Formats: sequence, C-alpha cells, structure tokens
Amino acid sequence: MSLKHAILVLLETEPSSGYDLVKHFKRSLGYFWNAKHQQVYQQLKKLTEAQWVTFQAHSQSDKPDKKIYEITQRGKEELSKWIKQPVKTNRINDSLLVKLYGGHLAPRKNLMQELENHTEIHQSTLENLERIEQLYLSLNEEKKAHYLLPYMTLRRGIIGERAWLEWAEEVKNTLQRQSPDIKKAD
Amino acid sequence: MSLKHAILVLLETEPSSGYDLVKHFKRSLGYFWNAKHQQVYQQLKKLTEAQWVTFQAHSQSDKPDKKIYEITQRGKEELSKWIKQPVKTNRINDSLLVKLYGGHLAPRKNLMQELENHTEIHQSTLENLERIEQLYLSLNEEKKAHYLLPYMTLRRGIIGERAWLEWAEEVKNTLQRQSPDIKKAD
DNA sequence: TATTTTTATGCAACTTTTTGCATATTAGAG
DNA sequence: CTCTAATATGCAAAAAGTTGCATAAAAATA
Repeated sequence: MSLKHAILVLLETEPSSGYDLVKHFKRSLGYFWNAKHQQVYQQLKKLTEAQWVTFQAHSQSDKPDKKIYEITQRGKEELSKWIKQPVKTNRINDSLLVKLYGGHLAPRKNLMQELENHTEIHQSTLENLERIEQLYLSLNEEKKAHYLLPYMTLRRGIIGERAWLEWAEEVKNTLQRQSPDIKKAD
Repeated sequence: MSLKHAILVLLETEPSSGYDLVKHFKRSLGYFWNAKHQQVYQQLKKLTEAQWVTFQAHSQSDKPDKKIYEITQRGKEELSKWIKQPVKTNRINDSLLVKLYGGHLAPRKNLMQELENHTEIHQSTLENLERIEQLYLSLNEEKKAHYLLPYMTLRRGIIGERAWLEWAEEVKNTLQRQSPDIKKAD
C-alpha cells in the first residue's frame, strides 16, 4: 500500500540503493514501517516501471555493484498527491495479545516467559530510541528545526515503548499475584 | 499467519458463525487483531479443509441461514501447540508516521488537520475501552478472575491509546509553536 | 587460514490481505 | 413508501508480503 510511498519519502530526501533503503527500514523508519529486502527490491522494480523512480548503475571495484535510485518528477507529483490525502488508521495485528487472550490454554510459566522475552526486546528498542533522541537534542537550533518532523516520529516510538513496558509490568505483577489457574470463559 | 489462530481462540471459547466472528473482530479482539469479513470466510473455508473446525448449517426463517463453526479435536491440538510456541514481535506499519516523517511536503495545516482527525478516532476508541473496563470492574471476584486475561489485553488498549493521545498533544503543541516551514533533510 | 559478517541484488513460489462485486431478507428510520 | 442498516455469506482478481533459494566479493573475526 504505502511501502511505495515510504520508499518515495526516503528517496525524496536522498538518492539511495535498495540496500541503503533496507538499512533505513531497519533503523530510523523501521520503528513504524517494516519491509524485508525482497519487498524493497520488488517495489523498486515496480516503481521503476511506473517511472516514479529511475536508477543508475554504479560499478564499484571493492564492493558489489549497486543501483542508485532517485525519485523522478512524476514520483514527486505522486508523493505530494499522496501526502495531502488522509491516511487510514493503521491496522494492528498483535499475536502476543491473541496469545494472552487465549492464555488459559498455555502454562502460566510459558506466558510469563513470553512476556519477559518481549520485555527485553522492547527495553532494548527503547534504549536505542533514547540514544537517538540524545543525539537529536545535542544539535544546534537550526538542525533541530530541520529534523523536527522525523524527531516527532521518534517521540512516538519512545512514548509507545514506554507505554508497552508499563503495561507489561502491570500484567506480570497481576499474573504473579493471581497464582491459581484461570478457567476459560464460556 | 495467526488469523487462523485468532479464529481458533474465539471458537475455542464459543461456537460461532462467520458473521459472529467478524463482529468479535470489530469489537473485543478488534483492538489488536483486524480482519475483514472476506478474510474470515476465506480462512474458515481453509480451516474446514484442514479439519481444524467443522460447521453445521442452521436455517433461520426470519434471518439468512448461517453456518455455526466449532473447533475440532485436531483444531484444539493445533491451537495448544501454537500457543506454547513463542510469537514474533508484531510488525508495525503506520502510514500516519510515514506521512509525518515526510511532512515537509505537505501544507502544515494539512498535517494539523490529519492529527486532529486521528485524535478524534483514538479518543473515541479510548472511551469505548474505558466503558468496557468499567463493566469488567463491576463484576464479582470470581468473574473478574475468569476474564482476567482478556482484561489484560483490554489494559493494553487503554494504556496504548492514552500514550497515543499524549504523543499527539505533544506534536500538535510543537507544530503550533514552530510556525515557520521546515526544510527537508538532506 | 578458515569462518562469519557485511555489502549488494534478485527470482520463484506461496500465503495473506485487499478490493470489488454479488445476493437476499428483515427491521427500522424518515 | 422508500431508503438505509443489519444480518449472513461468498467468488474472483489483484496487490502485498513471506519464505526459500541463489550468487558473489570483500572485510572482519577467530
């Protein structure tokens, strides 16, 4: 849907190779948009066919050859059209919550372990985001203004992760207090 | 992936028609698992073929006929196997954040309006969840214990929505203070 | 020196999700 | 009396996303 547009947003900032884009999806953008490398390459192919982007092959002697993609005029028009239109609220599909909802079918220990594992992941994501925030906050006023909007998305990450961890603590405490098994709903 | 399992979790609690399941996905489960009606019917077909569920046709005189699905022994085994395995962290694909990230391409007013619209949606979702929480809290101790795990997923919704709204306020305040246009990153 | 990681791209097959269409009845609102 | 909403299910096609495989060279680690 808007993986196309996410790619265009990145290319509008800076011409990049597919590999660069994948790295971006793993880092900055990755908190709110996920894409695997195959998907990025597939979409770049389609975007090229639609003439929203073009590329130039760069042969490198020390590393494998790469294709540097850049956004075209047509791509810019499409992006600017997209960005002015209302976006849909995003769909949430969270398996962990499905598992918890049906948690009476799993050993209590298993649930606790699962929560612990996810807590570690969220904890380290949060630390990462906070590290990036510190970098942002140390910039001069001009640069801070420059990166304000990406910073706002970073804030979403930080606030979201803190909320997640707060919730997980609540659940772990509740489950620990509630030792007897809970029967399933009928 | 686990739409199949989400359906099984619901059917394990109570035999239901496809239509009932869709309603469930719009209400209780809907906060953390979304599925359109076509998808539910498609998956029910596949689940039937895999013999994880069976159904009985019920002809109704006043309303259209319906098929009541229930989980089979095989389905229960599969579900219990799935629920003991670790789940992946869920992927987040949030177009609103992509739009904000590339927000220098949109009129500032447009961004503010978009944030307002989403705020209204999240606000009413939160109110809804809080209403359900009140119902839960008014139950007797036995029933509260009974519905503890689904309640934990409700808490995720409440904490998550509050965090979203908190973030949106922060962004709206920041954007209002920051009146001059922000140039794109390079 | 051997192994692993990083850089760099892609095809093919499959599964999942979305979009658009289609049908049919009853209840309620205007 | 007409239109809309709710009940109830589904097909077909397209788009999006996942999984598995494949190649190839340099750089870093053991």
